[in-house]
Amino acid sequence: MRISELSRITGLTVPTIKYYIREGLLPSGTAISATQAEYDRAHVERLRLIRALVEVGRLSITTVSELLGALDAPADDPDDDPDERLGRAVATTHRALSARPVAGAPPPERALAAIATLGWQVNPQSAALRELESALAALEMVELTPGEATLRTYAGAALTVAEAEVIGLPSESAAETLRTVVIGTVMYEPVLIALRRLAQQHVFSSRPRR
Amino acid sequence: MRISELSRITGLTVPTIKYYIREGLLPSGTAISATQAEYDRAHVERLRLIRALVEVGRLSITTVSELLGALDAPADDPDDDPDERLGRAVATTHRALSARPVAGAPPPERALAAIATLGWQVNPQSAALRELESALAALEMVELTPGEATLRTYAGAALTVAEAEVIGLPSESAAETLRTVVIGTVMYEPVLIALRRLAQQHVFSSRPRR
DNA sequence: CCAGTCTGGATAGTGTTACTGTCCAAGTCA
DNA sequence: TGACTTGGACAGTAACACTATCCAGACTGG
Repeated sequence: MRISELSRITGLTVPTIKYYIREGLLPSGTAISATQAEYDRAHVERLRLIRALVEVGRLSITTVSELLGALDAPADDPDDDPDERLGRAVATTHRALSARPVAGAPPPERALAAIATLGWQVNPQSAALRELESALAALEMVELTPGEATLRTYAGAALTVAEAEVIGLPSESAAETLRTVVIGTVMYEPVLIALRRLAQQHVFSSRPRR
Repeated sequence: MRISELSRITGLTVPTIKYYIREGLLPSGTAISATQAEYDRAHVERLRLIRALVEVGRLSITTVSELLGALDAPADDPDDDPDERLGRAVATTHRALSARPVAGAPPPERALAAIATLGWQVNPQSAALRELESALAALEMVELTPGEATLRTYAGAALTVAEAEVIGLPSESAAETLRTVVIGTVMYEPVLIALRRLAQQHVFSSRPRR
């Protein structure tokens, strides 16, 4: 198919598609002449993925580019442990999703303390740890610091969800697993957030009146 | 204190503070002369809150303005049920946090079906419901639709968290409760997200190797 | 065969957001 | 008195995500 049909199918304008190609989010079509290129199903799916990450995952074009880059990177080191590669992909994903670190930021003390209490094993350089730290610091600022019980409840809920995700992982191919982990990490966050908000509504509406 | 000291204490530049005053996020100081105004502790706390909402909650200035407006609104109707007022505040918060609705959006069928399965009571007009719908629609697009079991796990985790939040609510004053609910809704989301990512790391790192 | 449409590639322009900079006359402090 | 600060007004900026325009070279329908 030509670019105009790609545009029609996906609902994106031709200039937008060209823009994504320029930014490296979408591979260019296979050139069949100096001014003609052919696009296929893979392009359609890629564009759907991009829109899902941008609209639902609220990622910037740059972030999407990084993420897709990590997914496209071939398994160039054959004797590289697949589990380790997965771990690295998760770390990259978390880094891409997090605000970029501030230069003179203090060590994530509150977050490390919380994780230590939970007995979790995480990389102390993790971007997620920095995110937790700044969230806890901000809560402290506005005097809404969570108590240990609250933190445990949140952590328990997070762990339940993370375990479910790992159990449901496809295992046919390493590439498929990788895709599911990376895209799943991004796209299930809005689901969790929306469900939390709905649960909040449910709890409030079914709460006994005084 | 004068504006320069407010700037020094909060670490925000004077022009930024002026900008927040212009945008209605921060009340102006009490004028003590034509070119002099006095600021106090309340201004410092308000600025900390604004920065927390912007940096950690990732809210736009407009959204922060809406949220603060909802908090500042006095209890103008005395025979208005406090629980109902709380419910409305939650709805407003969810609306402020969500992407503004698209005009020709389809009804949230998937989301309503999911909520029905769970037996939750939520407002069918809810912004959170629309958010869930678009997240589920996007997951369908990239062929990562959650199974019923997965959805239940996520919903269970969300409910646990929501219940803990309601239990931990302060009850001294209606205004204090309102503040905690609105700010808590916004600021605990990043905590939950960060914990989910850390739990993911923990689960991956402590997973048995094949 | 040829007028009209479409193509890829290049480059410039737009609207929004969140500030940032500059200017001013009126005040304050040393 | 004179350097500095203030509130208020307004213009400018940087980043982002497109959007528009231009071009010469295909391709297509009559």
